[in-house]
This record gives sequence, C-alpha cells and structure tokens, in this order.
Amino acid sequence: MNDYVAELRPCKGLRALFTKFGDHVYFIAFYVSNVYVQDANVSGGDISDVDWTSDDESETHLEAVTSSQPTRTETIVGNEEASSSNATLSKLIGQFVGMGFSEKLVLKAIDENGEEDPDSILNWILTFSTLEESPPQQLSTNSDPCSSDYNEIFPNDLSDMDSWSEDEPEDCLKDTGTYKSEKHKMLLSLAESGSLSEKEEKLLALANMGYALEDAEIALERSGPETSVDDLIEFICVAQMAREQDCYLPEDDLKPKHLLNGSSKSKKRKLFEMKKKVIEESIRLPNPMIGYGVPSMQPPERVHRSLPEEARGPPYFYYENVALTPKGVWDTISRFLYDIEPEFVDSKFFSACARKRGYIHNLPIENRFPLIPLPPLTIQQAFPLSRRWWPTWDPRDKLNCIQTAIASAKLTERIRTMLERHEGDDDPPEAVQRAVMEQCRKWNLVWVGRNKVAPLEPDEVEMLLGFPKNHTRGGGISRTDRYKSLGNSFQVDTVAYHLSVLKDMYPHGINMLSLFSGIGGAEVALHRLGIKLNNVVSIEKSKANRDIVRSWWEQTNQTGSLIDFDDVQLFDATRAEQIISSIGGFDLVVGGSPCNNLAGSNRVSRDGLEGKESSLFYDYFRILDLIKCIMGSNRAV
DNA sequence: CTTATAATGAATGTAAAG
DNA sequence: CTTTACATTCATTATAAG
Repeated sequence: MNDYVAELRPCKGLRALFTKFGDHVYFIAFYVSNVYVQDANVSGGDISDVDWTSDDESETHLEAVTSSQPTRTETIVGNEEASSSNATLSKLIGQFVGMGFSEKLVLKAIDENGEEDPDSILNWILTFSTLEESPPQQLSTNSDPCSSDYNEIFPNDLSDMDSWSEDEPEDCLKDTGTYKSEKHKMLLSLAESGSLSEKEEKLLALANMGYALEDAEIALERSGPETSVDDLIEFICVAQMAREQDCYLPEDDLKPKHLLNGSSKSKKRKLFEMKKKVIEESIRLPNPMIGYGVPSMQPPERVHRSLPEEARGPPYFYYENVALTPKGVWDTISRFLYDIEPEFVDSKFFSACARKRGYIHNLPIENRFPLIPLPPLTIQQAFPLSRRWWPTWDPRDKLNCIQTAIASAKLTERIRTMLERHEGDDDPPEAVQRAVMEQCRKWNLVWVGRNKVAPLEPDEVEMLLGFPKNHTRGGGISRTDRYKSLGNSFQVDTVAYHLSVLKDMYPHGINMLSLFSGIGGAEVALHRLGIKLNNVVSIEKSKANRDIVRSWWEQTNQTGSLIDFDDVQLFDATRAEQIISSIGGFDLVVGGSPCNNLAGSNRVSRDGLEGKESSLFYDYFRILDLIKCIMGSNRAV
C-alpha cells in the first residue's frame, strides 16, 4: 500500500498541496483568498468508488495542512486507510441508523447488497426509501461528477446550516447524498414538531418536490430569503442547466436578484440570458481554431494579451494537450496554470493533417515566424503520387488527426472489394461512396492504387508531423510502437511557430526542461528554429522514446548536454535544486501531459483530468511551480 | 516473450433544418 | 429558438501469430 505524500510549496502567495492515496488522487490548492478543494478518483471513473460514507475517523483520507508561514517543503504522511474488511456488521448498521434510517431498512439493504460496499447499500436505501416514503427521487448532484466542482464554487454556502467542522477539509469530501438525506430527515422531523422557520419550510418544500437540498440552499442563499418557491425552482433549474453546460460557474452572483422576481413573461428570456452567460464565461473553442494567429491566415482581432504577474517569465513555459476534452478540463488546467487563457490551434493550418490542440504558455505572441521550408498543406501536395488514384468523389484535401492506431488490412480489403463490384459504372452508388468516405475519414486512409486505400506509413506520419524522416526508425522499436509514439507527439511546425519568439530573446541558446518529452517534438522544433540547446533535461517514461531523442541528439551534433529522467513523479525539489544549481536555471519548461484519459478515441478509460495518466498534469504544474520557486528565490537572494 | 491485428462507442461540438 | 443530423477524436485490449 502506498503512503501518500503531500508536498507543500510556498510560492508568491500560492500554496499547493498534492496527495496521492492508492488509486485516488486528491489535490488541494490553497490560494491567497480562496480554498479550492478538488477530489478525484483515478481508476473507476465513478465517484461512488470512493468510500464517501466514512463518518468515522478511521477512514480519514486527508490530513489538513495549513501554513501561514512560507516554510520549506513539508512532507506529510497520512494514516493507512482502514480496510473495509475491518468494518463489522454492527458498525455498519449503526452507521446507517445514525443517518436516520430505520434499522429494518438498513438490514434489508445489507441483505440485498452484501456488507462489502457501503456505497451501494446507501444507494439502495436512498432509492428504496424514496419509493416507500413520500419524497420523490432526488434530482441532480448525487451522481453528478461535477458535484465536487460545484461545492468548490460555493464553499461557504452550507456552513451555516450544518455541523461540519470548518477546519477539517476531509469533510468536504463527504457524500452529498448522505448529507442530503440527513438534512432532509432533520427537516422532516422538525416539521412534525412544528418548529420550522419560513426559510426551512421552503427548503423542505423543495426537497419534497425532489430537488437536492444543497441546490435549494444555494438558491435561497443567492436569490434572497423573500424569493418564492416557484422562483427558487427556476433558479435551481438554471443552475442545473449551467452545470450540464459546464462544470464551471462564475464566482460572482449568478443572477441579479431583481430578475428572479420578474414576471413569468421574462422567465424565458431570463433562462436564455443565464445560459448565454454561462457559455460565455466557460472556455470555448475558437472557430476557426487559429489561436492568436497562424501564418497562412489574417491574424484575428485580438493580438495582444496581458499576463498576471505570477505567470510571467522567465522561466517561460509551454503546456499542450488535446483541445477536445471532456467538459471542464480546460477550465481546470487554465485555473492551475495561472488563469492563462488556452490558445487553441488546429495544426491543419501548418500541415496536411488536422490536430486540434490547446496550448497554455506565457510566451510573447508578437513577431512569430514559421519554420522554413513550409510543409505541404494539402493531401495532394503531401502525397503527389496518390493523385492518380484519387476518386473525384473523395473531396478531402486535409487528413484528420493522426492517432496511435491504424486501420486493419481487413478494412482496406473490404473497401476494395466493395468498389470492384461497381467497376463498370462511372462512379459507385452514393451509398457506397458514403460508406467508403466514412471509413476513409475515420482511419485517415489515402488512395494508393485502383480502388485501393491504405493507412499512412510511419515515415509519412513523421513528415506530416514535422519530424525528419526515419526519426522514429531503428533502435529496436516496433512498427506498432512507432505509430503509437508518433500519434502521441507534437506537430512540430505548430509548436515551433509558438516558440519562434524565443530566438531573438536567447541568441546564445537556452536551457530547457522537457516533461513528457515523447519523441522530442519540442527539441526538434527548437533545433529547426535555429535556437541553440545548451542544456536539455528530458523526462520521459518510455525507454524507446528516450532512445529516439538520444539518437536524434547525437545525429544532429548538439553541442549541449542532454540529461534524461524516467519518472516525473520522482522529480522532486532536491533533484530540481541540484540540476538548477548545476546548469544555472531553466529558460523554458515544455510539456504535453498524457491525454489518453481525455482523448475522444478512448472508449475504455476516458476518465477526464483525474484519470490514471492524465492526472500527471498536476505533476507538470507541480514541477513548473517548483522551478519558478527555486529560481525566484535564487534571484531574490 | 514480442508484435501485429481487429474489434470495441461515447462525448462533444457544429451546422443545418424545423 | 429548439431540435436534429452529422463529423471528429494524441486509445485500449483480447487474441492470434511469430
């Protein structure tokens, strides 16, 4: 069993606490004025995997860490989690009876669900009790994966009503379902004794209608105690809609009070305005996806930006990930990376294939220049030989995103036989065309013969992504792994365009820290820009990839030194200080953290930013923050 | 053991139509 | 404005083959 380690780094008013416990990752960042609590489940993808029902002290997941002094790095080691096998039956029963359920109901629930999983027991009880008793099914946040974010936005809204102790962060991780049912039952019993305040009456009415109590409380809090029940319902619906739209809600008032008291005529308008506002305030993808501009197009209106003080370089940093993530992911990433707005760019403006990515960086955005020679921008330019076989009814001039797996030979064979059946005709039937085109787009197939399509060769992928030919070849890497490494890489021309501003700033070369280096997209980009690489510290898990970068490094006659590491999670303050004192600091920190839990093509474990691999983003932030701290303090002294 | 193959949808956003 | 249709997506895994 892993110990979990929390690391606290003071840095310009920002304190970050990371904890990792078994399969669960918790992150807490203490900002100057706000407390963000983010809980996460790595493996399951279902929040119910966490033992939310832990009322007793033995299942404490987190140690509270508060520090008003800018101390050195602290390490806090928590207690082992009590194994669920220790939970005796009577303790289990007592736990639920203590929540206000009848012992009979609890016994039946345990009978139905076994005694292993308290969560399923609780779910069963909640379902059963709502069927038996008058309160209808609870709406919204119980199973809502965004509920934690929701709590995060309104950390204080419940504090006046409950019995939670405010100095214990782990209480924030409690199951909202437990909380709701406790609260609801309390209100019911108070109602029987006739001692409800007007406020509590409204809450109970809403709860009995099936609305989550915490939603009702927030609505009442936000729209004032005079608000009618009808308007409160309105508010809850809008808030819920907002949550569905995005997990992010603005901190400031969601809605001016006077609008909530408006006539029914304005309600539709009100809902629309609300929805519009929420959409506007969450991160949206630009169309066209050109960020702050691409070489082949007129620059967009906005060509200037101002960064917050704590975000400014040096060191400069450059972070990358897929643009099309599950909702809310980029909001979170942006919040951690100093609230810098992501720059979304589709590499189809730099290449013959699409690659929609988001980049967060603190680089200047003026006077960028592209790599020379400009790469082919269409399929026809990139693959001139395919022109001979390209059917007139295939309108593509750009390929879709290059991924990690290629089409099966069986599929291309099926396409060939399907087309040969209509050999005599001028064009195959429209239905056939549609079917073929769908597969061609899905698998990025190109025409290589009469009626014959094929996936791209590895060296063709290298070219499209801006790498030298055979960059990934040799060194004992398999063809399958070449596709995988390439599919996970940067598009070099795109990244180089963004990094080009460094050339004039560092005429004598740079020191770079490269996290999740892969096959060295950033290194290749800088080299092709003519920016000298003095020292490169590269952290990459895959040995095959490290070998590729090492091989490239030697073949390109680099005069600097390449230092590589295996594991970002083992890159701690000691190691960072050691390296920085040796090479004198970093000018650039680059990294694209794992996307596999974010990417749309993942059918199995698209768990979001808290996924097993994608949560390594937090290590990017941790290390970046670490570097900033060390270099900042060195400067100050 | 390594490598290649083939099968495995959902989430999200945008454009179009009603 | 709402509904519908359509397009896209840095992947995982069991299994066979070498």
